[in-house]
Amino acid sequence: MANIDDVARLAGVSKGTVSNVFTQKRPVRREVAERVLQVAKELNFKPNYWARTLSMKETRIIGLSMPAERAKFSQFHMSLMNGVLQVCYDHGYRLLVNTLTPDYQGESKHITTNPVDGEIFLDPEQQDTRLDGYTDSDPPVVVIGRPPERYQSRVSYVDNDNEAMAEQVTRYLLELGHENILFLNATNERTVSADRQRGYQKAFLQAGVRMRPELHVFKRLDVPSVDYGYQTLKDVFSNHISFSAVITDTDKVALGVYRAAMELGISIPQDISVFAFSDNSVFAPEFNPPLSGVSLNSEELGREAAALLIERIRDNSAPVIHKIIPSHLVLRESCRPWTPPSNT
Amino acid sequence: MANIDDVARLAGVSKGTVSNVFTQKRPVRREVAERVLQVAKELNFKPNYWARTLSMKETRIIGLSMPAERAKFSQFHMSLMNGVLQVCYDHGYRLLVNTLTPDYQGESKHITTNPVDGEIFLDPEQQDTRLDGYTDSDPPVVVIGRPPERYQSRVSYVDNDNEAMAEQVTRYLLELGHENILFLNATNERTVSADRQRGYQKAFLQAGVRMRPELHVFKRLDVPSVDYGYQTLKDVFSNHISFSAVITDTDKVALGVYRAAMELGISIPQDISVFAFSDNSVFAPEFNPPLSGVSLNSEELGREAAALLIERIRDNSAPVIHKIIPSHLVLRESCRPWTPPSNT
DNA sequence: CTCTGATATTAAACCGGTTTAATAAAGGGC
DNA sequence: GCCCTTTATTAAACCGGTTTAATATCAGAG
Repeated sequence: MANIDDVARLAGVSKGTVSNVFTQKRPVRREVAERVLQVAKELNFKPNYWARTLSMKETRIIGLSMPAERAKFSQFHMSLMNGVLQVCYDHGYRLLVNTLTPDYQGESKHITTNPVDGEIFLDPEQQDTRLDGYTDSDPPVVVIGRPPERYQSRVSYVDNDNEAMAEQVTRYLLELGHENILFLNATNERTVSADRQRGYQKAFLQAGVRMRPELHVFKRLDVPSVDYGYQTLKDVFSNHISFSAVITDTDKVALGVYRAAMELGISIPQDISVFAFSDNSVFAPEFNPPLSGVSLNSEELGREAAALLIERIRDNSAPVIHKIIPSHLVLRESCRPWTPPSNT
Repeated sequence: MANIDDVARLAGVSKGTVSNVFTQKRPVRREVAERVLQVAKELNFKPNYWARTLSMKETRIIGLSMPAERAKFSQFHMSLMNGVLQVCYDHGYRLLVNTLTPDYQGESKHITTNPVDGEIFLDPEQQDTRLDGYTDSDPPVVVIGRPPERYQSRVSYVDNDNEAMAEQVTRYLLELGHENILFLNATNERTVSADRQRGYQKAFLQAGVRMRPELHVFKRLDVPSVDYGYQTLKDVFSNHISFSAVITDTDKVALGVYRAAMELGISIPQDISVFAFSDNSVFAPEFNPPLSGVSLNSEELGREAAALLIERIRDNSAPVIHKIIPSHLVLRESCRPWTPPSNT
């Protein structure tokens, strides 16, 4: 493809002028500009993105990164992404999804600077290494979710108040009279799990009800969400651990619970109540019975994160901000007041 | 940040050697390499991505583009993306999601070369302009879905056989005795809509049943999927247009149909049968009644597209390929043989 | 008519790597 | 000990833009 020198030569101007015609950073005589544009069109010339980036030190690209192990985007992620993309679009940024592992990126053959102006981190984990060695001279980062404490003073994040939310949900069930509440939490690694666990415990403490530790379970990374709900319910049941309510991490986990319950002859909500930390408002109402859950405003999370990041890219001295996006309970028909078991 | 010259100077070697230590394209004495690496670590040096890209003419980035108007990713897109990402990951590519409009990218201030090694196009439309002026010297493109005929000789694509699928579904319903089959198709612009419409018509033709044109409807871009199903069903009903089966574009549209039917006192599948072109196998079984649909293998579509593209990036003379990913019907409980209306 | 300031243009430096072609050093065969 | 390879290293050219600093042009003021 033609380069800027070719255009300059044919248009009889210097490359600096050609550059000015395209970047519009300096005035160029109308007739000269038209001649340049004309030649550029004939040669099918476009300024090279990477050459421009190299000299401007700006890529107009925002990164999106997942923790190493996780390969797949969930509905929740997609919702976040839609929010992020909306803001990117408004500000002329592209979005670079990076799922390469630290291992890969650590091989000397592949070590490079990060090709973005800033980055959004998804699903922070307690032992997350992505922020190790992060300094103010690196491209700015915004986390969606709560990063580990050790990074919080240095990095902005956007999150729901998961602890309060879990507390609220648990209290709701406790007030319905449930005392044995099975909590199918997300994976142990994620900070969100710790937050929700804390809220769950807090509600028990405040209600003066004894919390049974065996009723709190973490998801394993290698089992699909639906299976997690299904299998855990069956396991708990066959171990004769009694419970009258279940809180699940996502609606898919709740789905597994529904299916297991159906097979076990347990009916929802007569025998057990089910509640899901799920933002999926499209299908949840179609569950049988309609699933109670929360509204996380995931798209708003994404939008806010992107906005914060772009702000920070513009002005690297912008303050570190921790923004909480409001969430609220959406009660449908999967929870009922506790009643003593009908048969022995 | 330190650059390659700094490292070279402190390590007492030339920049070419430093380059060789990192790229590993030429042998370097072990002790020299170690010294360079040591200095690099002290200075926190990493080769600059853009500079490397500029001189290597390779970005290791794959683009993903949506048609201009559409801003949001659906579940189907996400599934595709997961497939694409999987292959990207295997081959060390990042994925650049580009939702900027041709307008934006056409402003002379923003005109640049495309910063990717190759690109995947989603949701091709009949009047799609993205491929205008595409030549072999541009980064290769693979389309997911069927591009307009005029491009097919030049560009590879991966698709389901939507025409055959639609025909098969329609025939299935015709064989159940349904003759008035409402088809809530996708938007008129998309090529997939045309393909499915053709299959739909073909089935009628072959069965010797008259097709009523008013039973074929296109979605409007500005109405959400659920509303589309809901509102169309209500409209058709209030216009006293009779029908006994509905084929919908997605499961969300089917959801709208379910809700409208419920409100209208029409029961599924007793009064009407419903079938959805939906790949969503997670929630469809939870519909009441469980929704019959198709399996599109969307992740496979994504994987195959990415594989084809990377192949083409490696070898620009690789042939243009049109790959059909198999799909099949998944029958659940939302369709029944036709019975004459119970009441007049 | 000269000077001043604003506007337009350019040559050269720069961004930070990779690659080429030349050269030096090290080893092997005879 | 000499010649021939092979292996390592380097200086310089190159990738394709933007930006700086110097210069040319032109209009208006005095």
